[in-house]
Amino acid sequence: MSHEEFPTDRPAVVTCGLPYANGDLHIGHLRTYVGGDVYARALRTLGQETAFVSGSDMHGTPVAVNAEAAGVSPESFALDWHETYEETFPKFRVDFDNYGHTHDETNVELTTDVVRALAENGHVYEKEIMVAYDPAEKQSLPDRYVEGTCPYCGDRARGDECDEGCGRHLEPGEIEEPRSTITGNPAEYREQTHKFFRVSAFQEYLGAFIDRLEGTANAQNQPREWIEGDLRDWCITRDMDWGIDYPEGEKPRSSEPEAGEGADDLVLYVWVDAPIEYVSSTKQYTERVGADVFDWDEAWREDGEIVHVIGRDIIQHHTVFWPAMLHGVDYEEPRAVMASGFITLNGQGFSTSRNRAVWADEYLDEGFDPDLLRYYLATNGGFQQDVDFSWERFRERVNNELVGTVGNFAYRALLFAHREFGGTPDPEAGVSEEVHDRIEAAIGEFGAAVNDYSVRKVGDAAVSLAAFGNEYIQRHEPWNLIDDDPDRAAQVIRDCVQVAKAIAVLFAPVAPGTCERLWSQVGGEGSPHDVEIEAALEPPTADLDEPTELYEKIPEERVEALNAKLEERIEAAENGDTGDDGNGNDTDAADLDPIVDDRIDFDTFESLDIRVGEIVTADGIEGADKLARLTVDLGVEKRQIVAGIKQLHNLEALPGTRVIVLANLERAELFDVESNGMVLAAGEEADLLTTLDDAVPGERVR
RNA sequence: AGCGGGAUGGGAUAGCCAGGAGAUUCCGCCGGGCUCAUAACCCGGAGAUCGGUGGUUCAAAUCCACUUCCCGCUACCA
Repeated sequence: MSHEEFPTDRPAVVTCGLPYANGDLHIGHLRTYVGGDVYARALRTLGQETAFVSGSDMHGTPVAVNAEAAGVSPESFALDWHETYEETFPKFRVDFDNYGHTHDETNVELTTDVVRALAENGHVYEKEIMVAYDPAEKQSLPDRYVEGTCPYCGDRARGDECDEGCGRHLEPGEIEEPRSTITGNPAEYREQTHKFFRVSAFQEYLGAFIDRLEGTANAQNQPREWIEGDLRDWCITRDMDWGIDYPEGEKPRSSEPEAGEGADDLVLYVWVDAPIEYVSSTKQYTERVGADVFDWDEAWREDGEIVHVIGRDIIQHHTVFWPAMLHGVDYEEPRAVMASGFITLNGQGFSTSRNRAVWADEYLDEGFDPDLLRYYLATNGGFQQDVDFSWERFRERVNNELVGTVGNFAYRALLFAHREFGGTPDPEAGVSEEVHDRIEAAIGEFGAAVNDYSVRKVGDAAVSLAAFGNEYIQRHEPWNLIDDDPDRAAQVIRDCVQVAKAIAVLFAPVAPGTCERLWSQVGGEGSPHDVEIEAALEPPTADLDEPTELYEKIPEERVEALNAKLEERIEAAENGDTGDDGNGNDTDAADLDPIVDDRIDFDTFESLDIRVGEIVTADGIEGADKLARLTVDLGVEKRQIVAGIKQLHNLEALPGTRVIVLANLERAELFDVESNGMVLAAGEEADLLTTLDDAVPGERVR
């Protein structure tokens, strides 16, 4: 940890995790982008030369799959989203110096160069592996697009892990009875040669790197598990069409001769070209403004200060895989990784597919100033903390802190100055020592916040300065002094205008729009983003126009209306999950598995002995997270059945509930508890099946 | 299961890395003041043995050990 404090005389690059070109943005995403934007602006205010870049992540299987479903090419599908993002960010005043995408020429070239260099440096090798393949669709099934049965515990397993059963890591080819999660088709295994990045060789380097890494605690600590444990080499190629080609004259060929349709082309795994977009985007910035303004080559290959702002779900990529890649081609390593927490709604995560979210567009359509949301997202809780979003809290913070503290102070001070003095009284006379010291203290807090990677503290520095301003003006009561002691009144008002000017500078990273207005109200030229932090103490202009109010209060009725909308949505989303009343079917059709093609004959159906049962007792199984032990009355006998519903249902309320039971399922033992049958339930939330009328326990279902 | 993050007055949040007077800020509650300002602002008050237990120390919210409970991650959801 021997990094020099910001500002340094090196070029800094602040990046934001690439949004995946596959869906709308919601305020959870925005938290990361606003955080990055605030941080980049704050660095600049400190005088740090900074480039703020990002781009859209265009590749990967989900894009390819969804594009096909939409009947368009992956490129135009992804480009559509890319354009949406490109338009959306500026609406929130998230102003990237460059916003590219991973499929543009710069990135394709640079990625090719980097991978080639990695290979030349001996960090890449070939290996034959088994990959799942869907013969009906003539499509490879990488990663999570295959599911089947775990060979160890017999439970359902997805991708390379038995995620529901024993949790064991599975090598490619190990999953039994593989099926495509896209089509449900049975899959088969084929042998293929793939490229691997020798991450394991970087273990020692990464161990030292993680000790140097700054940023949020989660980003510094979580990767230790991987780095200090067994580092697996990464398979960096995928057998599909959409992506950046693996850069070699002779590409590894699929061993399947009749694969056809170009399926033998290997492309790079998205996580290879995605982070390289950070570099490419910086390069495009340099190409646009010239290396004398910002030199991408110096920043990335000599002595840049690289700060990655990401969601905490991609910490591994940015602290293990990516630094290893950079080191493998002699690029600069990241100085810091800031990993944001997630935002929840009523305590539950956002779910894009279920429309359980507050969308970016939706917020704008409500007519709110983006600065309000920026302030909320930047200062509500620590950056790495998960926070719950509520309109009520939004209103509270806006009304009390933005309107009451910041806006009110600026308005009352400037209005008074304008009315009584036509602006700043005798600006060159200077501010009082107390105010000078207080502003310096705020500047100090601001700098400390940046070095602490805390966007919340950046915002707090300005807001607490405004609180001081309110207290100061109140303490000196210039409205009483104005007649008796006009000189004293002038001093107080001069002080207050100075504080307002300092707020315009210090608060600009968080609230860029309103601070531009405040800046011009105190007579500033241009924008507060173009000045450095010292401007906070430079005397304001003498002549000031009548100020306008910076923020508007949000009335309570507004919150009620917003909540009503949100509640409605959440309710619909939850009903979509549990189907309690059978009409809340809001689940996105694209989310559902298609009907399995394989038909069974009637005899096969007849062999299932499905019965009506009634739950007699329900208890959680000690030591198991999800399992509950049920006693179910099947009329002819009572059965003990284990079901994975512990967290999803209130067990105490279950006795008396009628359920549908598959009675002739083979016995199984889960957590040392015998399960004799299976209680049927629908969906991820285990919505229990029951009967509409009063069928008697023991009756057969047919 | 392993790992990461968290638990602080009624609610929400800071402080913890660099231990130190009866713990921050916002909301809510009680009382007072002021009126330049957006029914705002200012002052004062009640209210927390900082999840629990044990340890280190002259001193622990802070460091250590154990423990309980939340949230999340475990390689394509920010």
